[in-house]
Amino acid sequence: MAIKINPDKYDTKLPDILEAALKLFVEKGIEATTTKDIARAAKVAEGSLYRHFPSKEDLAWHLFSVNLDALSEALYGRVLAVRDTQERVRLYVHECFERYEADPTLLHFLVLAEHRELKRYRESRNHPGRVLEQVIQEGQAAGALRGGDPWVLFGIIFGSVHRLCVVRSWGLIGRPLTELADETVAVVWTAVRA
Amino acid sequence: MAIKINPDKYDTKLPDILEAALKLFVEKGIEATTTKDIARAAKVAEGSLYRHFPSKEDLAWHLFSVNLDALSEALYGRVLAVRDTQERVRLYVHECFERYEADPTLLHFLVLAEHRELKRYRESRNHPGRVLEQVIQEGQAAGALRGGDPWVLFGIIFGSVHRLCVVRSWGLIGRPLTELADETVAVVWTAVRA
Amino acid sequence: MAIKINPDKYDTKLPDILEAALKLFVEKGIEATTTKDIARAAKVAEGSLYRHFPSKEDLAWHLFSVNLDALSEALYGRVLAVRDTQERVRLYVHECFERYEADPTLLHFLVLAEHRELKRYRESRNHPGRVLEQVIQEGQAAGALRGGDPWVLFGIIFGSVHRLCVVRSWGLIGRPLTELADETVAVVWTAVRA
Amino acid sequence: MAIKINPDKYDTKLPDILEAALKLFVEKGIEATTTKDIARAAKVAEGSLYRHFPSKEDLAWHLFSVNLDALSEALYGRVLAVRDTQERVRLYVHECFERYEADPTLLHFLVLAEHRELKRYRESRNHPGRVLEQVIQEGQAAGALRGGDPWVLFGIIFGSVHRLCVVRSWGLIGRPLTELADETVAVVWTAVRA
DNA sequence: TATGAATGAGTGTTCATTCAT
DNA sequence: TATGAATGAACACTCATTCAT
Repeated sequence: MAIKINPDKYDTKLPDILEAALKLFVEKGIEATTTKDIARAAKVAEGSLYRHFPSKEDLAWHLFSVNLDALSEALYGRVLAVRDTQERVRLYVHECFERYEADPTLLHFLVLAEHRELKRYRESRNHPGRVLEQVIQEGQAAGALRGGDPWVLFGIIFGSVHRLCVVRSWGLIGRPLTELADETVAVVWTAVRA
Repeated sequence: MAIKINPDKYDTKLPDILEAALKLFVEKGIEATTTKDIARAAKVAEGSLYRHFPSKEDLAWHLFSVNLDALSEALYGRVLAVRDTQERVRLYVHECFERYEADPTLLHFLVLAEHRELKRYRESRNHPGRVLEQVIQEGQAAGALRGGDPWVLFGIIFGSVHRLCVVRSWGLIGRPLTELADETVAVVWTAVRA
Repeated sequence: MAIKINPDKYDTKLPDILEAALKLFVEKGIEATTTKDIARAAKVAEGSLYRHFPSKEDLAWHLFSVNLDALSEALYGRVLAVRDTQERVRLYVHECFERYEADPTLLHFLVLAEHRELKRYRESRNHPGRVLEQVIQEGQAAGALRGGDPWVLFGIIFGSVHRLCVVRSWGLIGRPLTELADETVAVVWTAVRA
Repeated sequence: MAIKINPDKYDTKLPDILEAALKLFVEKGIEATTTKDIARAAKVAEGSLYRHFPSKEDLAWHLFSVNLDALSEALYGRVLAVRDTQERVRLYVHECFERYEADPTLLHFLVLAEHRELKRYRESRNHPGRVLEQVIQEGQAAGALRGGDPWVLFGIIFGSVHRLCVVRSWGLIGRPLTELADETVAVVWTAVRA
């Protein structure tokens, strides 16, 4: 086993950078956040950012895509693991709200901002919305969800979850969304069930 | 009748500027749109923008606040003119969708614009969401809407409308939202009625 | 004799423009004064300035050269009209101070600012300083003034007059310079006489 | 001894910037000198100016205030160190002329700069004129200087020194002012002594 | 790997000047 | 002659990016 001298020497400052950038992007927006801001907040030199990302835009894209991928994966894994549509809807709402409360800043960044980044993402990846699209499609096919335009059902479910996150971010809802999850599921389910 | 020579001489180019700016703000975002972009698209000189607005930010703010005020006013006028809660919800959804289809670019700008720049609006003005807050409050008081946290109802109604606009903007819904309005109302109403 | 209809029709607004420009040039400097400023102060349209002067710089040059010419002429006429050197010095100082008090703004503009304009002027015209140069040259030749470098005498006389105008402009001298003229002459004369 | 590789790497370019700016400010005036001009003359990028000063105006103010402070300090130190009024006047003139010849461009900037931009200096700092005001006040009190309005004496002494600097700047005096200092003192002293 | 001074293209904004009326 | 909306070159300043150390 190799002896580690000065083990922190090459510990990357990447986590600091990501954290600082995320916070600033949420607070001020991506465009309005300067590389100087990020470097100062992460306590690294401005040039050091470029050890990790070729550009500021890539940093933002990394934050967005990696974390949205993770959210999508989690939703895929948990929601589609069960077959019952009502349970799927329940899990979807709960998973979203739990993740929101676990890291509001991150979810704010991912979900609230209809970032220009999203456009690029939507075309290439699995999106949390995709999970829901599949739930709706299969639920309608199975007769568990009401018929009609699936986008209407999508709008209700995704829209409710999204809007509650937004309103919570605005500080208008004082409780954790997790406490509203069951109620939200109940109401939404009333609307969309067959 | 007097002959008008070059009658447009002093017709202001304001409409051209507003239209060009709106389109670019939606396409690229406010920050990423340069005054040069706007001037070129509006076929005016860059300096001419400043005859109408003291800064680019003021132009964006004008576009946002004037039009959102108008939307809020319309919703106030139409929705609160009736007393029946179900009819209020119906009118709310219809009004939103009609306005969306009448000028999708404008509504895209207004509705997607959880722009940081325009955060201040929420704090200072009547927002389309306010109308709905009142409908919900009065509807719950009258026993027409289900009880529970009013924000859940808000999330369902506003979220559905908002999300359908977003999905339509993304080109995923091929039909006018007006054709989906009745169905949307039906589903939403199922969820929120007492 | 021609009948004059609407005699004010073509009354030029030149005096208003000159007065406004002079005031603003003194207050804010030539560069910092905009044509809009001048137009507003003179109550004419911005474009109207160009009926009278081909450029802002020409307006400044006009104000400078015409008035400095007039001052130089006056000094030439009054000062060199007498032969006695002491009387010449007395008249020089009195004339300068009288003119200063008659129109401090104008003199401030002409005399205080070592305008870039002055450089151009100095090379081409009679300058108030020239009068004094002649007085000194002739005074030394006549034995009325002390010998030595004539620029030292010039510095004393011109410098004293100039500096008293400056200090007066700064508001540090509360009395009209005309009241200080005799005393100034007496002191200066003590220094420069043979 | 360590070998220095590229020892100038982080030598700041501040002196180049200051020198270039000073020269251009004297030649063209502050307003007429562009940041591009300064950068080109100092052989730095335009942006580099802003590493040292937050604005062009601050650069000008720095150049003015730091150097005028230094001049004022020097005059305070040297002139007021002695008690004899005649000697004080002698030292004042000599110090000014020596400094002028040591760096004519700098003194030109300081001395001619009745810049509007720099008006605030007069109100807030020790000015070379202040030293002289004190010399005059104490000299009159001690009976070493003639009575009468002290501003007249100030005008003579300060005005002479100032004007000789100006005339020298204009290239009309071919010799160093230091060679004229004793003569200037002699003449001025004749005027102001009791 | 980390630094931060240096860069320079690009930004929002100003303003002297023009010209159709 | 007078107007003032329109122009666009030029300005001060910013900031993502580079690179010698």
